This record gives sequence, structure tokens and C-alpha cells, in this order.
Amino acid sequence: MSDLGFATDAASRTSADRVFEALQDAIVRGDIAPGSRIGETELAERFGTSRGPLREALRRLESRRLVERTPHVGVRIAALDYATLIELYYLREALEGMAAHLAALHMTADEVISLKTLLAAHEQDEALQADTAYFQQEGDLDFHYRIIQGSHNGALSQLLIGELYHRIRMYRYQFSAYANRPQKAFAEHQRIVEAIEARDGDFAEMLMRRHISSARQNIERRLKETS
Amino acid sequence: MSDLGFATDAASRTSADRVFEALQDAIVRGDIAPGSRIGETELAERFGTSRGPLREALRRLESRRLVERTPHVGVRIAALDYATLIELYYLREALEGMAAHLAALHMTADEVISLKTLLAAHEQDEALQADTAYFQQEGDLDFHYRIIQGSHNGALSQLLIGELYHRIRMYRYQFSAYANRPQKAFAEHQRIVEAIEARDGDFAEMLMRRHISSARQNIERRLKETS
DNA sequence: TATAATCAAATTGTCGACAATAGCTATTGA
DNA sequence: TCAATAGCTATTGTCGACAATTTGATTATA
Repeated sequence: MSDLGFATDAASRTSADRVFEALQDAIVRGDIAPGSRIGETELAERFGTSRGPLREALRRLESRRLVERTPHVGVRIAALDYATLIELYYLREALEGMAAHLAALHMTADEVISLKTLLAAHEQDEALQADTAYFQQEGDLDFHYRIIQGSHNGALSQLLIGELYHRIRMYRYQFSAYANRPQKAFAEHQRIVEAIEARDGDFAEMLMRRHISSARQNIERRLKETS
Repeated sequence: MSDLGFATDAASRTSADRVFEALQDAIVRGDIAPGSRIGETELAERFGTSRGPLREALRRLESRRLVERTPHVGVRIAALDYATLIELYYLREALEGMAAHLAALHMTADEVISLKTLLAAHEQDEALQADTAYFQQEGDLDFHYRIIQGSHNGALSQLLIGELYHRIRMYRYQFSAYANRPQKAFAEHQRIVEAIEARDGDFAEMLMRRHISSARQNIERRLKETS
């Protein structure tokens, strides 16, 4: 998937760009333990470059809050905690609510058809695999990506997909069991698409906000049960 | 004002951090023309450092979209256009609406009092200076900062204050005459504070969204008139 | 004259070395 | 035995030099 807003021409990709993407992926997937501290020399060797480009990559990852920096001490891989996850859900509720609203107003007919096709595919797959979490999660992201892109608001897309979603995915990879119930989420997806198809911006926004809000409440509920 | 999320200990500030802040300030204030291209060597000399730290600073500014980078070509100061400004207002509407909602729920009594004091000071100053745009703009930002901080949502504050607001300020400095009418905006501010004081999250959110939305519409209206 | 290929200059990308700082260890004193 | 200090080690911060690439200018050719 394209990482909006940065040049990714395969040909003229610079070493700093490559290590940025590779390191980001390693962090998001959990190949490097959250909260751990790794030296620049070690990282540079691991990614086959020198400390110069590596430090440039670290600065960008710092901006995305995937690493935390302390001057003269070093960088630490971002730690994951539930409080921050909850905060991110409020951000998603606001931003994706707006995205759904704008998508209802600005999506092209083709984009709506493509979105419905995606949902039909999900329905097929769900019918077969009942409650498989992984597909649902990736499929869920796919669905949300489409809505965001459908807003036709570049700043909004860049913010959500280019910066926020990496942190979301990091939590998904490493806090495995927190997804909303697949069938419930799927039904909510369907209603959102209906509202978009009806070009009802306010309703689409409301449905999207409730969709994300209920996911957040689901996490908060589990959090109380297990503590 | 603090630039949330990054170490700013005056003592151990690194050269890369200093040039980052200085260069960001120069860009936001328009000391360097938007859309212009400046070489790394020239920038490094201007800020009294070498290209290493400068490039780290540029990477962070790239993440904030204050500069645009083309591999092997160089960086260009972000260009300003009305389409992007409008997009940013939709972001503000969504995010600051959420901030107002959360502020109504989570602001401490002291914070509410302090916010009311700020507004009283604005009223005084407005009574004296009628329609002075500059103070109003800075005062306006002050007001919005307080609400955002009052949300007590770290991720939201970091996103708005730490990343988005620099672009907003850049537009304010350089697209001078686009502010909402001061007295109308002030009245809206008062209503928002009333809703926060009444702990009415939904209403505070609605008022904030209308406040920002009408500012956006005001810009769009002027845009049509002059074109 | 227009177009394409070639070359040169300037700029960016990368690297290794050195300087500066923080944190740890050992030593000294009470 | 504990605390404080001094020194050492490892890591980060900074710099200058070199390599790679782009861009434009120039020249040759149709």
C-alpha cells in the first residue's frame, strides 16, 4: 500500500528512505520489541547502511511517534499501552467520521461500486471462515482505507493513512485479541456504505462514529474485565 | 509555547533540534518564501551548522509537510494554496470538535476558570481596540490551544498543536486577511465556554464545529468573490 | 531550426573519523 | 557499610570529504 506523501519511486529511492520503511515495518510488526532500546550502530549494521541515513530515518519515525528520542541517550522503540490506544480511537472517531461524511459527498460512482464489491467479497469470505480474526482485521483496514481515500481530502488521507494508521497497525499486530466482533462490524460496514450510496453525509458520519466508538467501548470493557 | 512531544530541555538541546525549530519558525513566518528551493549548504551556513544535523531537521519538517523533498534534487519550502487551507479546516472541524467535546468532560475546574479569565481579557482588549486583527488572531489561537489541552487527550494535543497548528499559523501569517469577524468569533467563543462549563460535551462539540465551519465558509465566500 | 546526445558543474547522498556527553564502575573517605 | 566522587567506557552528536545523481548547457546532426 502506498505511504501517502513521500516519494517512493523504486528507482531513485535513497538509502535513508529504504531504512525508514524497513525499520518502520520492523517496529509495526513487533520484530523489535516495543520499549526496547537499540543503538544506532547496531541498527545501521542491521539495515546495511551507515549512521547518517539511519539517523534521518529515526527522525521521521520520531515524528510518527514510533520511536522516542532522548538527546545524548538514544532512541527507544515506542511502548504500547492501553491508555494511548484509547486516545487513538477518539482520534479515529473524529477523523474517520469526517472522512465518511466527505466520502458520502465526494466519492465517485466507480468508487462506490468498488467499495460495494469489496464488501461482497468480505461477505463471501466470512460465510466460509466464520470468525477468522486475521482476515477480518486486514479486510477491516481495507474498508476504512477506501472510505478515507473516498473523502477526496488529501490532508485528511495523509494524516490518517500516512501517519496515524501505522500506530494503529502496530497495536493490531501486538494486542491480538481486541477486535470488534466480525459479524457485528461487518453489518456496520454495510450500513455505512448504504449511507454513502444515499449521499447522506451526516448519517454516514454518525454511523462511522458509532462504529469506531463501539469498538473503543469494546476494548474498554475487556480492559475492566481482565483487571 | 511548548512544542508537544519533543525534548526541549534548554541545556542538552542538540544542534539538529535548534536548527529544526529555527528553520520551522523561519518557514512559518515567511522569512523563506513558500515554494522556493534552497540548497542544503546554504541553509547549513545560515543556521551555523553542518549538513548532517540540517538534514535531520529537514526530515522532521518533511514529516510536518513544511518542506517537500525530491530525492537527489532537494527540498522545497511548502507552497500555500487555498485548496489545502480548506482541507485543513475540515481537519480542524473534526479534531477540535472532538477536543471541545472531551474538554467539556475532562477539564478541571481550574482550567475552566482560567479559560473564562482569558476570554474576559479578550473582551477588555476588544472593547479598546475594536477590530484589530493581529491580536484577535493570536488570542484566537490561545483560546483554541486551551480547549485542546483541556481535552486531556495527549495524542489529540500532540497531533493538533505539535503538527497541524504550524501549518495553520503559516497560513495565518501569509494569507493575512481571512479571519472571521472578531466580534462574531468572540461571541462564539463565549458560547463554547458556556457549554464546557455546563459539561455538555455534545453541545460544546457542535458549537466548536459550527465555529470552525463558519470560518471555513467565510474563506470560501471571499474566494468566490475575488475570483 | 529543431532535436537529440554528450558533457560539465553543482547539488545531494553516503561514509568514516573525531568530539562531546551520559552512565557505569571503582575507589576513597567517613 | 554506605555515600560521594572521579575516571572510564560506550554511545550519541557533529563534521568534512568523497561518491553518485541530476540538471543545464553545449554541440552535433537531421
